[in-house]
Amino acid sequence: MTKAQKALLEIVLLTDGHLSAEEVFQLARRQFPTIALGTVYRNLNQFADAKRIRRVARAQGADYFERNTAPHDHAVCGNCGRLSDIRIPTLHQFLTEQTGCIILNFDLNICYVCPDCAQKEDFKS
Amino acid sequence: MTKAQKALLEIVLLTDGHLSAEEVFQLARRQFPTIALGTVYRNLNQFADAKRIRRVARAQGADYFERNTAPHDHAVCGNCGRLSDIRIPTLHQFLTEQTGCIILNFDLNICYVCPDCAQKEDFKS
DNA sequence: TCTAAAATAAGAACAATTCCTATTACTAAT
DNA sequence: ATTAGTAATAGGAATTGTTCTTATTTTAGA
Repeated sequence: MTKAQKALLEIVLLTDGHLSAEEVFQLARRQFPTIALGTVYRNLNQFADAKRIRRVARAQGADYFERNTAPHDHAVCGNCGRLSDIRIPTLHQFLTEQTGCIILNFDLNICYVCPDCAQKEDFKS
Repeated sequence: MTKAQKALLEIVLLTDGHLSAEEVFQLARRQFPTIALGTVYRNLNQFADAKRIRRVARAQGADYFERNTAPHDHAVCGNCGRLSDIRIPTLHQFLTEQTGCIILNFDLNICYVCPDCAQKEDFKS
């Protein structure tokens, strides 16, 4: 593993959140001013293939990379726009029961009112 | 509404499935050989805004358009690759209960073994 | 039929990502 | 240390899906 690769992996592992390839690229540039965006993609993809990080493809906008490889879903707050991890351990079983099919995997994207915003403002439930 | 617009809307409304903009474009060309892809996008987007059809954004590949505007989710078979609509009416409530949050909307993409494939082949449950 | 407004074709622009290639950096064995 | 072979890289071209721009055409209304 080269120094650049180690740096790229660390950027994701040390970040508590979701980074686009472009964001990783900007951070990596501080240490490696000549690094190319293609290098970022290539290496992040390799780390994702090796399950050391997770790449999340999105319907809108750039994919992001995150250190949390445990199965979980994502929710974006319709009010403040912040993206959070959420975990619904029983969802897989629920889907199996409801569909009566073998669920290989799934991808859920929720748009919700996050707890912070729900507290600050009044929303109809 | 122009003739081209009517034709575009009909292509989606008369199709029982999921069409990419490119597919609509190819079908529309039969009647309107000079129609442009931009025209297809512009009009399909307008129909989607007016809730006459539905546009579904996807993490991978092109978005698709469908006539079914009722809330439902999508499942792609991991075996044969076919895309189907599925409906899980209780899912919204389930997510609300599990998260304790106000769910504005959500988007679920399932990869499963479709009933046809499950019948034909042996899969571990 | 004339005119203003709306829709169009064609292609440029765009964003996100992958691919290509010549160059550079590591890695061992000498 | 030198060198040969392999892996990684920078830089940019290519790709895909989509939107935007603009000059032209179509449509609908007075």
